[in-house]
Amino acid sequence: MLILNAAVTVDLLIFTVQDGEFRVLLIERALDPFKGSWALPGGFALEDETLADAAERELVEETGIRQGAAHLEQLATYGDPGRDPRGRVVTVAHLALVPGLPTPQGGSDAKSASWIPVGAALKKRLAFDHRRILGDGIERARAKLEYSPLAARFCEETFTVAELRGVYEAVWGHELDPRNFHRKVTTTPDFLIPTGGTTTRNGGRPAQLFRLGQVETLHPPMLRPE
Amino acid sequence: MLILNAAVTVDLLIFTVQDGEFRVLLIERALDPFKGSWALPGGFALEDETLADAAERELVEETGIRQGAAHLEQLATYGDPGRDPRGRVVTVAHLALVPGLPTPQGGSDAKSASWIPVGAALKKRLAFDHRRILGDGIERARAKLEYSPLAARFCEETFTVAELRGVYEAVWGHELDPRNFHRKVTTTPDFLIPTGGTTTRNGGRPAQLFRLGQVETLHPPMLRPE
DNA sequence: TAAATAGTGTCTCTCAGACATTATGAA
DNA sequence: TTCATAATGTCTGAGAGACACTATTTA
Repeated sequence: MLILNAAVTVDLLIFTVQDGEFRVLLIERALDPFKGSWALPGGFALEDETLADAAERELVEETGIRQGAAHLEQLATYGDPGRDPRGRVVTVAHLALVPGLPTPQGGSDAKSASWIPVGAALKKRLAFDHRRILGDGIERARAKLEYSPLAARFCEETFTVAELRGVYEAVWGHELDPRNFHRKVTTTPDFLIPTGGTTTRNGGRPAQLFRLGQVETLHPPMLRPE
Repeated sequence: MLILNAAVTVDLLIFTVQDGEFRVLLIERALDPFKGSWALPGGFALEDETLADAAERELVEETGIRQGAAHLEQLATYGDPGRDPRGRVVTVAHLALVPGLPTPQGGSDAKSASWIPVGAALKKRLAFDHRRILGDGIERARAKLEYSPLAARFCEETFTVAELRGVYEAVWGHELDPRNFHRKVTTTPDFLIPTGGTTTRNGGRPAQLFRLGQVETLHPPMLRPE
């Protein structure tokens, strides 16, 4: 006989880069416990759903983003006995990277949602152990930009080298040399694919537009300054 | 009201390097489901225990290793609805790295345990989704040796450069150039601390003994061949 | 002595950091 | 023309791969 000993939930760290800032989607809780506090969006895993499916469902509910448009991966699982006053709740935290302003936001229920810069989010009083989860997620996201092409998931379908650089600078909180950055990303095989088009949306000389190539891992990695 | 919707367990990937081979501890299941199949050691998380504590408890039960002597970290969580025929079982897999031959093995219960080379383990019919978990754990362990000093956790308290190289070769399944390896590990700051002692336990010229330094991350990382 | 393993040195190539210069659009 | 941004080029130093050589033990 199987004894159900926990409630399993899925929480989401939905990150974006907007106005040059690395931001996370937080909701204001409408219900107890932690009513009125900021928290990560999330919910219970349904009976016939994988953890990844539950995370994807929450992501769509929360952002309205279309299936598969965002990067979604499991981050870690948090299950300390005292983390939820209601009892043993084990939450599987997921990381989502979405392009800037996917849709204004607003969950299906009455709670309000906001894109908060991660530095400010860490200073808020967050519900449950969400501050710890957020800290872990920020570090994971920063690390992933080093060896994966995921920075492009913060951009639109096509983007310029400078826009991609802006993502790295926002997430890492560091200025990068535009010339070295350009050389690095354009010489890494299969990272960026030129579309042939150009844009002047950022002013100045027209910039080439790229789309994300099919690399999985960057060899050698991008290097975080410092 | 809180609805308990799952059984939460902790499974362990206990890795070691023994006789120059990268091995994992598997047990032969004495009970259904999957009676007679090989499986990862694990068990239910107790009511007042963190996930890390549950993993540590299982590790001690399984290997008899003393608290804190091994490296233990969370790997990932597996919760597909059909993964356990008994119902919704969500398992939080953990990775443990222990020195060769920690103690012969033998769990507290009657099931037999063996150190199986990872290649052979992947070819066995494993219970549940343990083959997938094992694959993920092997990749995590291989990746971690690149940027962390964890290879030393497979060695005794003090070890030689050649012994450390043997760990990398076993885990990565690749020969490494002894001279370049020596230069790399001895010039990475705070990686290896000379004890002053030497040993001839591997024959030939006496080799310096080192203990693990206090680095957390290797900059630049060790590079996996290929 | 030879065999075995440990440890040092050298050369080359890749690549990151620093920074100058040229290119191409809009106001 | 001026300004803003994009793109290319050059120099240097750190460090990895390849491989020759020297050192210190046991048999």
